[in-house]
Amino acid sequence: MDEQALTDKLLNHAVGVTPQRLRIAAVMLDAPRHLSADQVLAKLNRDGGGVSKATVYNTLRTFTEHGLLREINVDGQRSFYDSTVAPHHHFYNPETGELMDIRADRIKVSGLPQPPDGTEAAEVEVIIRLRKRPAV
Amino acid sequence: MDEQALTDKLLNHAVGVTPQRLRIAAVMLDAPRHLSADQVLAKLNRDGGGVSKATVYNTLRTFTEHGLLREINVDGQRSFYDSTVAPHHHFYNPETGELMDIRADRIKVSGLPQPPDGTEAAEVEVIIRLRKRPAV
DNA sequence: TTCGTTGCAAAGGATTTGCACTTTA
DNA sequence: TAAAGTGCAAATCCTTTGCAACGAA
Repeated sequence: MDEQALTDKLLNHAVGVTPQRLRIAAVMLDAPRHLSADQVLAKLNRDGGGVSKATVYNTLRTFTEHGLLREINVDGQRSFYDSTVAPHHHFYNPETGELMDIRADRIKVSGLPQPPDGTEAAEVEVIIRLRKRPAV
Repeated sequence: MDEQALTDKLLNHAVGVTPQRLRIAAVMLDAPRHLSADQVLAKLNRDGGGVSKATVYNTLRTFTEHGLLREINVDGQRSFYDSTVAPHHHFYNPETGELMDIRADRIKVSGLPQPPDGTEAAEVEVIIRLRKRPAV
């Protein structure tokens, strides 16, 4: 995705465009990604710095609030940000910390009970925790 | 559950029995509960103190490691501990922070893709996020 | 006495916030 | 130039750890 496309994407989501946001967008929004704030910061620093930690955190939050990213919590330690915002599910490997997408149409969840009074289901999230397969 | 039953439960899980652990067990293990460490601490303090913050955290972790509790992460802020350790799923209300159990046999998840090489599915976790139902 | 537990306070990591400065519109 | 965004450091929140005192076997 070139700079113009990223710029358009930000503008379409009512997010102001700045050089820092474009750099973060280039890391997060040009392909399916699952990164923590720290990983984004590390990647930017590796490629020449220029974005502060606070700005990375604030920008990821801003992107999330505007529907450009999705926040995922799997381990209570840190949040991951997922560039795929359409509904889908995840494999999670606790040993490597890796998250993998599972397309929503692969998995069928049936038998959902009635949500409690006054509420409705907003989102169904399926996380499949992996473990090493024992040698056969 | 009386003190003797709680004592037995701890011993059955190879957890040493102390007055503090019994108090925490009385809060967490006598019925289905979903509480954060902070909520447990608050409840104990309200009922007369006597357990320190570190001990609450350490004890909840110990209980979890010994299979008396299950840790759940829904919001990246804090961990909840669930006294129901058998597999099951959850409704989560982000507005109230409330978690509700859904019995495992109510929900069927089908179409699970093949786990990545060298791994197998250890656990399938379904979280249904709720939102206020708009007035009709 | 010995080992496991406790409690306090300090340390730790992730994230946010205060505030002056800079950039964008 | 007003409004939005940035960066640094300090602050905050949740959780863990170090270590001396304690308690049960």
